[in-house]
Amino acid sequence: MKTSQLLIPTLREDPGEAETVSHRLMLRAGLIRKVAAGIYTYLPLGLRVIRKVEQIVREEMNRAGAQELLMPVASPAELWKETGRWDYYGKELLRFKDRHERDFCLGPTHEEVITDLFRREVKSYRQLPMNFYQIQTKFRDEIRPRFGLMRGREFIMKDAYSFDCDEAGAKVSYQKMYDAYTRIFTRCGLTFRAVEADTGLIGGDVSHEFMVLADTGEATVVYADKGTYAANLERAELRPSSDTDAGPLRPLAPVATPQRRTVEEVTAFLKIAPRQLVKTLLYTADKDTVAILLRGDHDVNEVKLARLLGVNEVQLATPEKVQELTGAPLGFAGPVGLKGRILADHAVKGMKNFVVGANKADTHYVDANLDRDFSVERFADLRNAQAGDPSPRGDGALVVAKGIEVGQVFLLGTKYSQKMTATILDDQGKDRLAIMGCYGIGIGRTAAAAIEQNHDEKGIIWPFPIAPFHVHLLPVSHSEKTAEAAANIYSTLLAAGFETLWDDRDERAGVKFNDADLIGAPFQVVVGDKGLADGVVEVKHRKTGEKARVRPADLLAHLRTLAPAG
RNA sequence: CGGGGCGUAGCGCAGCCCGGUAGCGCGCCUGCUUUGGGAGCAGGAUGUCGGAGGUUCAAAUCCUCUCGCCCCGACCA
Repeated sequence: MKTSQLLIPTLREDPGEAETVSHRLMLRAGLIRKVAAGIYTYLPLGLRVIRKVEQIVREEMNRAGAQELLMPVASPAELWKETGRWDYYGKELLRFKDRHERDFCLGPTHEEVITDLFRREVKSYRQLPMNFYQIQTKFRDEIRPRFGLMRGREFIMKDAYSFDCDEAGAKVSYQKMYDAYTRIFTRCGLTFRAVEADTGLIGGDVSHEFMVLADTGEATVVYADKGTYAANLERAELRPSSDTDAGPLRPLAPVATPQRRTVEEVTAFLKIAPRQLVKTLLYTADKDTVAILLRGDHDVNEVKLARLLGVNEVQLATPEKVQELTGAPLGFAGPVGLKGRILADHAVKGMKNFVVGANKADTHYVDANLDRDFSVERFADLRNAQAGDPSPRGDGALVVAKGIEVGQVFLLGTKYSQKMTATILDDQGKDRLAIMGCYGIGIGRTAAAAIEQNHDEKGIIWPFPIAPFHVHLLPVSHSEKTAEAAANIYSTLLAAGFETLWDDRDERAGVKFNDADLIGAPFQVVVGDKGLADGVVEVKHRKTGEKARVRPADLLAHLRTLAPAG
């Protein structure tokens, strides 16, 4: 392609609206333009990247035995009411009425639509397993869209749905997708990890998220430094520790802590370490309030707490509620003399002579002790993992990292097939609920994640398989000789299968070099009178910055040594 | 939804506090010169100052309402 035939509106300056690297570079390199919050147009260059990612996904899904179809963007409320998600999904589901006043929504995901198709069309276990996928635009009316394609409201997603007649088959289907995802993100040139994950609104039993490791990621993951355990922070399990503080129990004593409310303030004032304090958090779950005890340097994990209590969500009690229950303002709650349920994190169990709030303004207790001064209903895993915590699988210590979630796989079980009565006949001629799995990949997010992981101060450094062009051809002199050489090289590259962007603009060399670095094709081929006088052109490897002078006749061979196979 | 901020030329911004009829850089157009890391000179075009209402002789500037966008939080793939 010639540059003059494509709209590639590169920006010299950073757009004010963009914060993250990928968002900034996608705008500057002319890949996308915003239409409304979280809604973008893919410009020619951006679309080429999207198509590359889609093609890799398509090939690997097909290889894994999935079949492609395409479902509608709009779906009728009836299907969503069958599963109850018309009510549960909340405002993220964009709803509207058609001219007959019938309720519709824009699909944020397609379990309902595919399950409806399946129950109508598939009758026998002999037809299973089946796995349907599509690559389609989704709409989720995000509370806060941000970071360009990273979290849009409208976004392109590959979603797949597997149907099996038994658990064992469903696990095989799940594993196939897990393996396909591993191949996909590897082919895209990404550094990623699959982590155990919570299932959230989609529901189900088992789930893994595929996380591209990047500091700008919105998700926090932990993984074992000497093994394979890896999990989303909200999911990461922690085993009870056998650590026990040494020494005799000292008598409980109140101490004045004027205006010291937070762990930092209290421990600094008493000149102790945060791990010698037990903090008391009051949570409301449905109508009940429970007190949660945690070691001072630990953070509560609300997902674990909600699961333990068997509720959908928990909320920190309001300051008024805290006052009512403890008789003290916020910051002085403690377990001694506190009425109601008291749950504690495992880490509290081995502690001795610790500091707690006294349920009295400006007062704490020192040398509080379990059982002697108060009792705990139950010890459980209630906190977030921290760097250095032992892995629950015993394979070393946990490392904490930031990640971008580019894909997630779920073993759904019968959640949807039950609600929508999607049954098949088994080999006994009996009706059985289909066992389902669902599998998503954010296409645009994957492209954005690739930029987060592959860039420098000059611009994008595309991994070869998803680059919009393989070679950026840059004629830098205005002579006939250079023009002719560039034209020859262009047709040679094309014939050899190198997708080439030919910068035929009447621009100065510096402008072309800078745009080429910004756009980030893996290779730049510079043609100019200077080199041609010596019978050579220059090849610059964008990633390493290495430049080589090669004869035009040797150009293809040279590029082939640098380009990855395939 | 809570907190903070911003809407002025295609992009990045100044002007606003202290009202007097809009400016800078880049980009864009024309010409000449230049031409291997974002050229120089000369000339030129471009604005409902987000929108509506109000105050005033006079509003980008002050007041009210409204819309959009960005950031932090809660929420979520």
